[in-house]
Amino acid sequence: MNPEKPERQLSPEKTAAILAGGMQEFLARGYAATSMDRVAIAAKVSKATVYSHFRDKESLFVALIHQLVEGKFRTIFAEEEALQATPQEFLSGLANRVLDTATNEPQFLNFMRLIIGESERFPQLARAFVQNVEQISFSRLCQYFTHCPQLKLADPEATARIFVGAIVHFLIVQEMLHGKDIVPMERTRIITTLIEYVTNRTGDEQNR
Amino acid sequence: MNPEKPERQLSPEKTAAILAGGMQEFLARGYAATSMDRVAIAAKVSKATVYSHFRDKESLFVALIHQLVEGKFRTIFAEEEALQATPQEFLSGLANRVLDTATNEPQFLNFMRLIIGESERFPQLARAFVQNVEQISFSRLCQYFTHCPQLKLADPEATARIFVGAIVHFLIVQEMLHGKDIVPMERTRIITTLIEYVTNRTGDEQNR
DNA sequence: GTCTATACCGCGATAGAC
DNA sequence: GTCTATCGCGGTATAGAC
Repeated sequence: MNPEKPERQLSPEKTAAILAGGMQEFLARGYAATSMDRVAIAAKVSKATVYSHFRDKESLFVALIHQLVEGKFRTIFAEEEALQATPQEFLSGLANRVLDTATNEPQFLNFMRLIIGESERFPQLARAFVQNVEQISFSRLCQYFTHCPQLKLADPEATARIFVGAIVHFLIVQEMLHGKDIVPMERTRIITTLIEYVTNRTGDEQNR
Repeated sequence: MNPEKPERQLSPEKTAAILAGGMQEFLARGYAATSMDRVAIAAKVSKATVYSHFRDKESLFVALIHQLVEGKFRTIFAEEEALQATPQEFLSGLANRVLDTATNEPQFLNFMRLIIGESERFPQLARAFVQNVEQISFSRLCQYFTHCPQLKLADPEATARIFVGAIVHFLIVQEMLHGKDIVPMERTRIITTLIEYVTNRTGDEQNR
């Protein structure tokens, strides 16, 4: 449970290799089903080397998830957007990019599966995810809602949550839970409907 | 992987006890970390009895999740609502009941953690969840949107998804991922804002 | 049908050579 | 520092008594 580092003076490239091997294995198999033997093989080092760089399996896992949460997947929901665009363009661009990235980055869905699946046994990792992914999405979108002159929202913060929540839940049901064939739905309909509610216009009005 | 039943002629009460013990263990520890020894102890039978009722660990797990998906948690998002109410009352009642049930039923969050966490390794269980929980929520809410005379929604199906998605995502972030203290938010704000978008009114207009 | 006892394997973690 | 070899435990699954 301790994310402290009792190591160093050890070759950093081995550390990186172990983290990379751990990422491959943990994301593919989950925490409990991953063995340190396979991590060592994937990292192309011996098991003893793994244990000289990380105190135990839990410590490696925590270090790895922190690295992913604070680096690789930190801004997946919050890259910079072209601000000189209509709200319709800005919001649909944002939603589409989020859905594309999450779908195309093959490890991202497994990453979310792991965070959610282990959120009871590793609550500190879940909280790190909330801070680095969810909170950043909320606040960036909320900033846009607050400062965009065309929009006068009664509760920009709640609206940002609804927007992100609808997109993320769509991603969870369609892709993560393999619901595409059971409850099919064009992403465009979700996005368009969301934008209509936020801009308080109907699709017809937009086309006039 | 085969959900067929190679058993029966076995005491049904032992089967029920094993399923109950399995539920306790799998929901608390996840699939891989659960041992058949502990399942047997929790069910108060011997390990051999477990294996005479279920072919192997995977088969027990699949049977258990199917039981939960089709029974216990099937209607958590879709109990009957008082139809003789204003849309505001109906929708806020629905959202509050969903959030209350999911929060108070202590096993429900772990159930969702398990479904999502194992959705890559057990895709058929994820699909059963989509069919029995998500789809039912969508279609009930969509029916209401379509038939409620006060509401004229451009896309009731997409609106139902947004409504459910915003509520479920709120539940995931605040409760499942322990985000309550990091990104605090009153549920009322989410619900009120959602209702305003759906009924196309501001909070002020409602109070006039 | 259900039990006790056990086979057999892979796990996390470490000792000791180099 | 990194390796090979190994320990001891706990895992899934089964054989055989009753």
